[in-house]
Amino acid sequence: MKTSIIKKMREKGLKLTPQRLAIIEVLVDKTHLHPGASLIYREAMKKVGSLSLSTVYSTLNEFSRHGIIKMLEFDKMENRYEGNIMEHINLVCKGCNKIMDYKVPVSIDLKEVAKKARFWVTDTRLEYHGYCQECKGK
Amino acid sequence: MKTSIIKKMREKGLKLTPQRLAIIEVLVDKTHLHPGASLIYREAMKKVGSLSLSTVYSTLNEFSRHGIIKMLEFDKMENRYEGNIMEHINLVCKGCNKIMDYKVPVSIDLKEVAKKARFWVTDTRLEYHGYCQECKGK
DNA sequence: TTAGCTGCAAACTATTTGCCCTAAG
DNA sequence: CTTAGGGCAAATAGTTTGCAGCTAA
Repeated sequence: MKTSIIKKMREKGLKLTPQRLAIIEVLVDKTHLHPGASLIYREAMKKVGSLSLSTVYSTLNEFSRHGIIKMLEFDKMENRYEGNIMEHINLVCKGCNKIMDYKVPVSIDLKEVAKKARFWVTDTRLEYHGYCQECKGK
Repeated sequence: MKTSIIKKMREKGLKLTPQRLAIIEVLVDKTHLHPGASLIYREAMKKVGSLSLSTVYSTLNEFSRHGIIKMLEFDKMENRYEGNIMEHINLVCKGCNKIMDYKVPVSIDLKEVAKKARFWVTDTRLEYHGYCQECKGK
């Protein structure tokens, strides 16, 4: 995943700075956690030494704008990021804020949406909110 | 839609204050716009005279927590609300922030999710982001 | 009567922005 | 050498919260 991200960065003409490489490494290593900016900042800082939170934000923003990574936006909690840009549903636990991937068993034809609703889809946001096994009991 | 909301409020033991009734009326009237708190505040204020923004927020929060209405959460723009709680996809235009409903042609069995992923879904958040017809050209 | 609601103001916090400096290509 | 990117500090803005009255039921 890391190499494919770097390849995309080169393709798009984005600079490969030590800070960016550290951010990507953390995102890839912890992608199962769907880390937020603060976690990425803390972990990447350990690797690179010199890093600011605003750099983390601007980097993740830019990469997400380029479709290299995916930003999961939330209102009540910090945004989360993932390297897996394949279409899937994110299961968001209301109890512990854990996020898990769920492989989509069905898929909607986006051409249908363009035709029926006259709407051109650029990205999808599919989430199920609820409770994971650990939090269900409480 | 308005009467069914009021019915649900009674069922849940929620008080029907003039402020709440005005908020509901606006939400129902403008539900196609998927209004935000500020629009609801402005419009409801015209109806009821005495109203504060924090009342709007607490009311919409509580109703959404009870599953009476649905809150669409965003990071970059204000949250939006809708009275239509049937499962559907919201088409969110990145150009003008317009939100449209799209009837879901397929549906995922939530029991499958519970079994396969051990995750108990309480609510769904299905959005396609992109550009509406007006914004597509720009 | 009283639990729940309203309203004001202050607080919160994740994110963004402006500006100047640094370094990647 | 040129311009994108990094870092700091300050600003932003939607939302929440604490608390002192109200009022719907």
